Amino acid sequence: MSMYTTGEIAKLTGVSVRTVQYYDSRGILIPSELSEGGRRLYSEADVKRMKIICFLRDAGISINSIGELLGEEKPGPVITMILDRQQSLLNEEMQERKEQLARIDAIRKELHENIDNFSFESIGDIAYKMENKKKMKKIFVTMLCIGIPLALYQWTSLVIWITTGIWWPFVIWIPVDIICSIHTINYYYKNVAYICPHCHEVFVPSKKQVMFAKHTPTLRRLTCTCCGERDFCMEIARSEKEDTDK
Amino acid sequence: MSMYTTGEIAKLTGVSVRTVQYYDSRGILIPSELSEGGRRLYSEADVKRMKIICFLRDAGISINSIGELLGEEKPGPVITMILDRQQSLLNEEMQERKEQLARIDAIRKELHENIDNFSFESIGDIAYKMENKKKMKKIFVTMLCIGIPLALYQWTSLVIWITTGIWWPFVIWIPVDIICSIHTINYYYKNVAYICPHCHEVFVPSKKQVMFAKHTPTLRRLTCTCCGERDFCMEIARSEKEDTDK
DNA sequence: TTGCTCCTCACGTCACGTGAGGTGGC
DNA sequence: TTGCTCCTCACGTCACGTGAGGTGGC
Repeated sequence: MSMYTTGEIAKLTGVSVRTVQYYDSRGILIPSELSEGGRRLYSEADVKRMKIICFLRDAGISINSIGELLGEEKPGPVITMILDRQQSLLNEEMQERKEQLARIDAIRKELHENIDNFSFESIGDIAYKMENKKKMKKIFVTMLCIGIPLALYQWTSLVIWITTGIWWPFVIWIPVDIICSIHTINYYYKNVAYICPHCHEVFVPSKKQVMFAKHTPTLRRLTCTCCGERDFCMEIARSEKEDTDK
Repeated sequence: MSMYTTGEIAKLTGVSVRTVQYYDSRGILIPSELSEGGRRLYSEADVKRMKIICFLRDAGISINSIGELLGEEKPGPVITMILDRQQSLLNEEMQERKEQLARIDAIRKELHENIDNFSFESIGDIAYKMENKKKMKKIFVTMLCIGIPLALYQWTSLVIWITTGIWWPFVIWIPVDIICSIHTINYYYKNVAYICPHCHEVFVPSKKQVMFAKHTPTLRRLTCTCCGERDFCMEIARSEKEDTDK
């Protein structure tokens, strides 16, 4: 029966000699024989086992898990659990890399836009903007989740009124709708603040001003409570700091 | 001037106290003051610096690189290099996770198909099949890279002949085409082997048999050189072992 | 005085890589 | 005898986490 040395099994399975020794020390691939001089000798079955180990390792499964797996005589349930865990781990890691790439793109964009006077503070600004974008997205998603069902009900009941003459679903909805709208506007107002382009301070204007000011999706024409200037101010998510400032 | 303790700057930037201490020991965020009792005291500027460090860290950039970056007075060229490196690293890691997920799916599929008698050997088989699939893909890609230009030239010259009457581009191409085809067939023959469904041995049939046998994209009707049975055999990529067996 | 926070070692993580210094086997 | 392979320590990697044992500051 032909036996393989450490170097031979390493070459056969595409790993380093050190890796073979390490798997012995970790107890997941113990050589089936030792020579008189104390050298590891691996059988054909050991080579197969090694290939299985390498495949699992190349799926990102840890040596500990591989050890558990190879220890079972009925691998079914354990392997299912390990695969589930590994899959969700890998998906999380993919998501993480995606976000990291987004950050890198953001820095690169900033670097490209003002190539001459790029400084570390710019990175701080990027971090702030990205964080803010995330929070604003959350606020808008919350508002849409409330607003869309409301609007749907309103239109449906209106269509029912027009087509069938049944008027009461629309009419009894009116006060409910008004109350919900007021709450939504309040929610929105309580979660935003503005940056004055003149004094760079973050401020919270009065609710009346916010509601009736001229605006674009991200800018609103307001009077700064800090310097008194009136201009288009960038809308940002309100942090705890501005809340307590009030 | 208000100063922050270790715990305060940690809370402000969402990291652990230990991390703040570690960044001091690594020299990327040294507190601007120390109290008489030896406690770290951080300024407002330190907080900003910490936020920048956290942003870069969350882009997956190493502490060493961040240190290099913050040490430069003109960050432009260094940051470009680091971002490039980090981006390609992240892309590689994404690719790696994708392949790992493919391996997990392959095991799961096998597990699902024969849920009762799943064993570790099955994993070895999967590894073998996946490796084989990769190699076969490579062989087919190589063949297409040669075949498509050849076919394109042939058709173009034929169309030229028919439409303009210029016959020589087509005719002088014939011997070249024949030589290339023979080489392609030889390449294909030299890179495949077959598994007999009866004795499970890998064998290399004669070239004549391969060329004229009935076949599907992955199966070919051949006589096993080992047990003599004639049946549809699975086509696989030939390894060095079968080469030397010859 | 009592909690709470902070301090500095120092070990552990994970899967090996990389020497050092010594030996087996052709 | 000479290369080559293999052996066992033992340290290093990376960004911290987790105690242990002691102290500052309200």
